[in-house]
Amino acid sequence: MSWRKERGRAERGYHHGNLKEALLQAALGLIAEKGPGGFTFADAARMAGVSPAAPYRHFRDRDELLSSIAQRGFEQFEALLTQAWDDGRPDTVTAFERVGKAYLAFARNEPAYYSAMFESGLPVDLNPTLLAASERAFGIIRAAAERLAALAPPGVARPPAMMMALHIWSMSHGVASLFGRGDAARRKLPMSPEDLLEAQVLIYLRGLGFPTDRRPSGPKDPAAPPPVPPAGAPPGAPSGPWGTPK
Amino acid sequence: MSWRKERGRAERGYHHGNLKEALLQAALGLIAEKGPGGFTFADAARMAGVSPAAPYRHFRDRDELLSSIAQRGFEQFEALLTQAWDDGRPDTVTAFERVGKAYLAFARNEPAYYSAMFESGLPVDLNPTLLAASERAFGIIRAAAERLAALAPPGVARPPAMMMALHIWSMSHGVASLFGRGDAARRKLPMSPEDLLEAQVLIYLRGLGFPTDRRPSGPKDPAAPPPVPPAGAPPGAPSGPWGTPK
DNA sequence: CAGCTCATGTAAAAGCCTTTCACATGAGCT
DNA sequence: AGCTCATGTGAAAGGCTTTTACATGAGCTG
Repeated sequence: MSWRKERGRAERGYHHGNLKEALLQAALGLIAEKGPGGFTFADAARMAGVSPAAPYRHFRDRDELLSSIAQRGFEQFEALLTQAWDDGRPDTVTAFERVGKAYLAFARNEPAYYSAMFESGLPVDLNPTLLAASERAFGIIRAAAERLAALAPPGVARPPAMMMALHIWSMSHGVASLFGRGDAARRKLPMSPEDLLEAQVLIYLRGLGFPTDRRPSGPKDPAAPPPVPPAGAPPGAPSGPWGTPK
Repeated sequence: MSWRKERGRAERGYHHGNLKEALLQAALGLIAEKGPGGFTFADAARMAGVSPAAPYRHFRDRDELLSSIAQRGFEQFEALLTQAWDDGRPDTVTAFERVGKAYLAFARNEPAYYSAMFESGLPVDLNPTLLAASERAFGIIRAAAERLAALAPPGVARPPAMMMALHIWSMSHGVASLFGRGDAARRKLPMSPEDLLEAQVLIYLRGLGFPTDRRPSGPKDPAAPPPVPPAGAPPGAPSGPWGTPK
């Protein structure tokens, strides 16, 4: 019984009572501090106060535990994005940018989930449940892109909504992966990841013909957005979210 | 000696002759097929035909071998990007897009290097040599962005070159990470990663005021690029690299 | 060419992890 | 009270990592 930690008062008997959940939590903690590769099944068991063989009653193997975590991650991710999108309120562009920020916030606040989802090397495509969860999350981004596309200034060349969604996903994921976490593993940045992503998305949207002068917070998109100013001569001289152009 | 594979003719004696290199190659192969987490020090030794302890004469530990691979990866990456950039010939935008393609090509053709560099969880920031190599590679992108920035239509709000470089890096990395490899671990895409990235970069550049109608391959940027057409009404009606807008 | 020395390998062992299997417990039902 | 099945335990097999003492032989020295 050497593996059994001295547990406070709540002495539990032979049965743990909620081992599966305890293992998930333990794993989450371990992944957060040592990465998806660093976490060990045995460690999680130890942390939950059970023998190294106990986890096998709840997960086929180490990978299945990892998958479960990724699964949960995608679910929470979807919930977060849904909330951020808020069905496009108060206006599509604002909501859209909020989604980008939510993406980064998730990567930063839930590094364990994030790495299980995107950096654990799990074969997402081979796990139907996981794949479905992943696609539901992406679905939010896609829905947002759909709305954005419908709103895009007519007459301007633009990609299908699906492609826009993939673009946004790539940008968010790229920023999050490269600079998004406090890890020592990540690179230093002369600005916040949020600012980096926001500027990027704004430029991208402008490339699609959207007006991107800092909107004065008043709702203004519902029906027809104001005509697009020529890209070469924006109304307010040099300005934008990135300070003065050097 | 059970670990010693039946070696063809070239019977080698007690000393291997080039173990360090052999280990790097072996590891590269293993990483390519099983990911950076799947590779084991012992496997590499076995593959090189030496005892499990032999590698320790050349690498402090497993991580150092991984770092060496990442290091080499960054060097090859830098070389590839340099070549793709070709000092901005024949024109800045064309060369710029070539760099993006080279990024994807590297991720696809050298998945082992790529994952060692970006997905192995190595603390890049804590390894000066590695960090330097990484920054030299990024330096190419930054130099390209620098040139692009100098070329951007004046009068339009635009970010500092450094930020543009980070944007480009993020886009490339995002696309490469999410869709760039044939792995079962990656997602399916309704188009090629190259097309996805190219469209994305073009939209981004248009957002910066660059003309992005498919240039007819003739060099045309050296001094002053043609005036930017209004974003809302491009010269050639709806068109672009992404097919017909639905 | 004998002799030395040091880089490079080997063997063996400790310690940790994963996974399996037979067996123990006890929660819930009859 | 007695059964049964889910949930844990122990023990053991098989790998991997890393360390340590020892073996080899390549290359230099005289």
